[in-house]
Amino acid sequence: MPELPEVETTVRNLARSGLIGSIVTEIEVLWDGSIQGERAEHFRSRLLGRRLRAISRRGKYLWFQFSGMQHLLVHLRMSGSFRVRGWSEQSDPYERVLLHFDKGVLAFRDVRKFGRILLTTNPEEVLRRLGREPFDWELTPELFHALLSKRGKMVKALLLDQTFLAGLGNIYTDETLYRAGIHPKRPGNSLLPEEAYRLLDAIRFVLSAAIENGGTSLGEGKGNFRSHDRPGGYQNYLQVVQHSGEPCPRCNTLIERTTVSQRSTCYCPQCQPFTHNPQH
DNA sequence: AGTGGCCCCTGGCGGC
DNA sequence: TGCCGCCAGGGGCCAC
Repeated sequence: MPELPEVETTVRNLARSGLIGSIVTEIEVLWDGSIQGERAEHFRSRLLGRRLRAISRRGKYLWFQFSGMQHLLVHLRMSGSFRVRGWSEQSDPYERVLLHFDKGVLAFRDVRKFGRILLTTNPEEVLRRLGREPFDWELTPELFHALLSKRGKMVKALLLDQTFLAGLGNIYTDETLYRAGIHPKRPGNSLLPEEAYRLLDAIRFVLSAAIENGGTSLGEGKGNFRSHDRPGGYQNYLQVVQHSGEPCPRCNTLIERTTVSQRSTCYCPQCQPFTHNPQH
């Protein structure tokens, strides 16, 4: 499931694809539902002939900047991915939107059709709703603790809330809370400063490691994450996700599975006690 | 402010 | 072999 590391991996691969600087020569919308806020034909006419200037990321959004003040925001949601291929190369049945460039085709594929593409002249309208980037240098440990201490929500729900912090999804919240030794149901405002500091460290550590490994690709299914057809490698480093019922790598207690915010949640009841955890 | 429910959508999987 | 029903999951929206 694309979270920050998978989106970042996608951006890095796209940046190396050679498309930046070239012009959109044709657009095929194969599934209208992928286009947000306007009809496919209108989308097509606005983007046709534009030059791709830059590709970046904000939270879980991919951000394509085109000439003429056109910005394409793409949210991959559950199963979206990109692939760059030659015009004559085999298409696949899950391609939803195709942007043709002189150098090849940028294909948005999305098995579950949850992904969304928004063309806008004012990307901030969407992006300003997002919380801070986890690697934002202005997000100090002290600030992170202050933000947490204002909220009574369960800490996992906060980490999943994109307006609180941008980029974490179900996999990395669990891995992060495990690394920090914090129970997912602890209210945000119950975390002591040292715990908040530990949590921010864990977020950065886990996300960095995941990015270095090209993200996480679970299973072999058609909807699982691939950037440019390449699976990531971080699934080999998961500590609790996908390991419920197995012994904790640190203390051998069996990993438990519960539900937080309608999300399946894995944690170690020994390493992540519900009470304040000073020893970690 | 917080929680919970529903919806979108499809492949995968367990059960029979 | 094959059909059926259920599940996962990000985020938007709504009710309480």
